[in-house]
Amino acid sequence: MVEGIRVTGVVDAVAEALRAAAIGGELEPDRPVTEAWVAARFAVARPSAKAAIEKLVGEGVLERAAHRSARVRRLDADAVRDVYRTRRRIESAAIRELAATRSRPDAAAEADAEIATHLGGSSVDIVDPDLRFHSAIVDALGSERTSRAYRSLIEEVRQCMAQVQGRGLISVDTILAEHERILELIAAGDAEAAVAVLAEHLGRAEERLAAAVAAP
Amino acid sequence: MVEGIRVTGVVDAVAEALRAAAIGGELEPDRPVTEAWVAARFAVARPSAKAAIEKLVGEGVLERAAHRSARVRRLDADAVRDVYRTRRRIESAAIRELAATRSRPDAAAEADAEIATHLGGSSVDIVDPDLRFHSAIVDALGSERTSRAYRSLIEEVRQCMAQVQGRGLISVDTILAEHERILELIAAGDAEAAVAVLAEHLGRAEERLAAAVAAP
DNA sequence: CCCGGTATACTTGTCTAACAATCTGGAGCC
DNA sequence: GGCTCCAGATTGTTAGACAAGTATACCGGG
Repeated sequence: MVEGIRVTGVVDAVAEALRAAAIGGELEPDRPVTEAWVAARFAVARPSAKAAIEKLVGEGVLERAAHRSARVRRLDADAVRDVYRTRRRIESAAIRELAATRSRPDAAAEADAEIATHLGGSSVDIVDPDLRFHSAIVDALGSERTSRAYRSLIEEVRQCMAQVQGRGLISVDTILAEHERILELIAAGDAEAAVAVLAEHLGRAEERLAAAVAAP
Repeated sequence: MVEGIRVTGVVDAVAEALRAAAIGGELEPDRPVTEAWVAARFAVARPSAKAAIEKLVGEGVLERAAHRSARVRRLDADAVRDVYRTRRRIESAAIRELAATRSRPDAAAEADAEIATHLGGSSVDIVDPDLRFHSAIVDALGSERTSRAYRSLIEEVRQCMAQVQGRGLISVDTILAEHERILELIAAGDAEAAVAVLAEHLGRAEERLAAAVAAP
């Protein structure tokens, strides 16, 4: 292999690079990603390329049928809705538990602070801190399995964002205001109100993203 | 390969057989599962055995460090608690949504009917229908991602059951009564009461299993 | 002109063989 | 007794090969 540092192994490195390429939008959803192409692209043997591809298929980043080339999975409107409904389920549960102990997740507040620095800028720049805010709420539970389940959803959202390339985003002001309201309600111990704000927050994002994905 | 029918491919078949062996308790958690052993056991080449092992590592059934043999993952009390807390989060969300539309999941009722046929028998026999009851509630949402997240938890529970070999189970009567109460409350639209029963139901199972896992 | 069947090229699935890298465990030495 | 080092075992990676399956292009018939 010629590029990338070898941290754990060739397969993992290639898988990581491929994932970044898929999420970054460098791999269009419809072009086939053959084992030979991956092997040549990263200068590894075909079995290694195969293993990396299969790892990403297992994670849901790529998809492939038997004897067919892998592709970056294209997310349709139904998939977006499913992702967001599942997000809402997990985040609502997290908010309820956090509100019960009135524990304000610090990492979420920090992500909000970063969003605030982009108040005048483009919505694209806050995709990352926004996802970090939501992840921070879930991670505050300290549950390995809950966090893992949520992380895979976030990865899908990120991939989806790359697919629509910034179309259908919400204004930075609205996002920030709702985030802070959620944190306030958690600190106040008002779980139901916080969940209601979250439902609206995610619901609007869901609608926008679903529409953007459905558009040409 | 010499045994097993070839449905999709050698790797998947081996992975499936290995998973069954792990869940069924035929593979003790501490004995190393080497690639060579798997290859010999199922009469496949070592790369195929390797791929099957890595697939299960990705699913969390096996674990392995770099250059070390894989092992069946041993679940400790903390893992059991994490699994059950995550279960409660997902199931609670499912129950709330089902209660909102007062839709009684038929598949769950069917699983309960099967539990009822074992009223006098051993608690071990109802592990499967019990897990099916809970899965049916989640599956009733019709959400691919929520179901997938929940299924991986159920697999861990199943593996854990094999590990403790029937110790620490709850009486069949209690389980059945609570299941039916949950279904009633869902049908009545009383989400909070249903969630409360579920929390107690899962909480008790969590305590029992955690204790059984911690015991020698 | 369109339709269907065949042939070909491409891709994946699997295996054999080999070597490098790394870890484990014990023998030997201080 | 503790430490070092070596040999065996295991995994990591590669190369090459062949089989099997799929898609596509092509060609003949209707």
